[in-house]
Amino acid sequence: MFAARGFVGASLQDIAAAVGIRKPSLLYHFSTKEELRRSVIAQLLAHWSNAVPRILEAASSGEEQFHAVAEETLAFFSADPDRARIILRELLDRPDELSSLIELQVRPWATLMSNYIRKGQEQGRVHADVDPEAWVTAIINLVLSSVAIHSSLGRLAAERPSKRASTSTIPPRLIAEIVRVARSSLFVNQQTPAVDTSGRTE
Amino acid sequence: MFAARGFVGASLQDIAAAVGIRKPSLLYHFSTKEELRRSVIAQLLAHWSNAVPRILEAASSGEEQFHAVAEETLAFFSADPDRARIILRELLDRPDELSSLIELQVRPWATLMSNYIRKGQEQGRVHADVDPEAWVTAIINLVLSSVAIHSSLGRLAAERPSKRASTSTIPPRLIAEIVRVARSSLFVNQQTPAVDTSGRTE
DNA sequence: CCTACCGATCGGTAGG
DNA sequence: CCTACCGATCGGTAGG
Repeated sequence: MFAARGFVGASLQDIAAAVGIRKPSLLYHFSTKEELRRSVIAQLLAHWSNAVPRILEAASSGEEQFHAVAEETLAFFSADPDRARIILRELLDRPDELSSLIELQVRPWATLMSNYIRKGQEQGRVHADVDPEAWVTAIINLVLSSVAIHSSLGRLAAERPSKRASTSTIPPRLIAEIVRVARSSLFVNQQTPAVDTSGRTE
Repeated sequence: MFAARGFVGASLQDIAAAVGIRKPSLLYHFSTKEELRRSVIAQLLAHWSNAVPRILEAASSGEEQFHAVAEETLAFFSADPDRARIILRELLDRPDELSSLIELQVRPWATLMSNYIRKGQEQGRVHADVDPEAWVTAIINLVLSSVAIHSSLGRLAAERPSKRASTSTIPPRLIAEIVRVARSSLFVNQQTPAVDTSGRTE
């Protein structure tokens, strides 16, 4: 409900009703609305930023790493677009507080990825004019917003113009292009287009 | 105030105070809060989507067009990041209503751009595997979110870690990388790196 | 453009 | 986990 209506827009009344209890009962589990918020986003950021370093370790080659992180991250957010929406809303609502969380939870693996990119540049596999930190930031932005608002903006790339905005999953066509943009803006020579493009219509 | 706190988060009381009048006086100009919202976003979308076709006409060559649209769009949103924030919030808050507005205001020039891209593909200047509509959607997502949340996420690419999140303008380093990602994911051969990169630090 | 005021809903508490 | 209730604030109106 935070994802759909925002923090102030989602009342404790509504949230409690959705869980099947009354408002005071909800406030027994989370003594304040603010605490409920913290619980939600802490869980979210933790899940996300614990997954990334694990993937980075698992994969070996540069291209393989890119691939694994791209797949895993997009899978994580595609599985539930509300995850991206909540993060995006928090980023908009409380930039200062989120800055701290980003430093703690995101910065470490963002730096890790940046270093891999620099190594790739030395080896000539990655475009020399890539700005590693800025690239990582841009791609996070791209993935987050694409998943979060695909039901409205994403319909620009929809085959059949359905009247209702599908709130469900992001179309494979958009995912494929996001991965392509990320890869082609990074690597000098595109090797195997190993990412799943089965959903592509064109 | 809609940009900073969201529609429900920004009270008519606060808005009126910011303008220097009382709440009922504000409701004289906009008979309802909903009408104030419509007025704000209609003005915003109109400005943006009137500018794009004009630029597309003005520039002639493909590379020149890309360049002009990129510069103009980034300039428009960089001049006031709140513009991007409001649009992003509306996209999150009311996807269905925004879908209609997008069809009317954005679809026309998005199609225009997509056709230019297809022409570029026939001429071999644009990567063959670009999905035109999906690419336009992705880049809009990239620009909107990058400008909107640069004060929090964007600090991943900040040189000196200032404690406060600067709410002002987006750092040139991020802008340069956004333009580079957009261009290198589109064109086969990067010609003149004509976009301003004077602010780049590395 | 103002003062005064409305019912509704908000987050949260008392007390069981 | 509930009923009952609190003060504060919300969008909006009456009337000038």
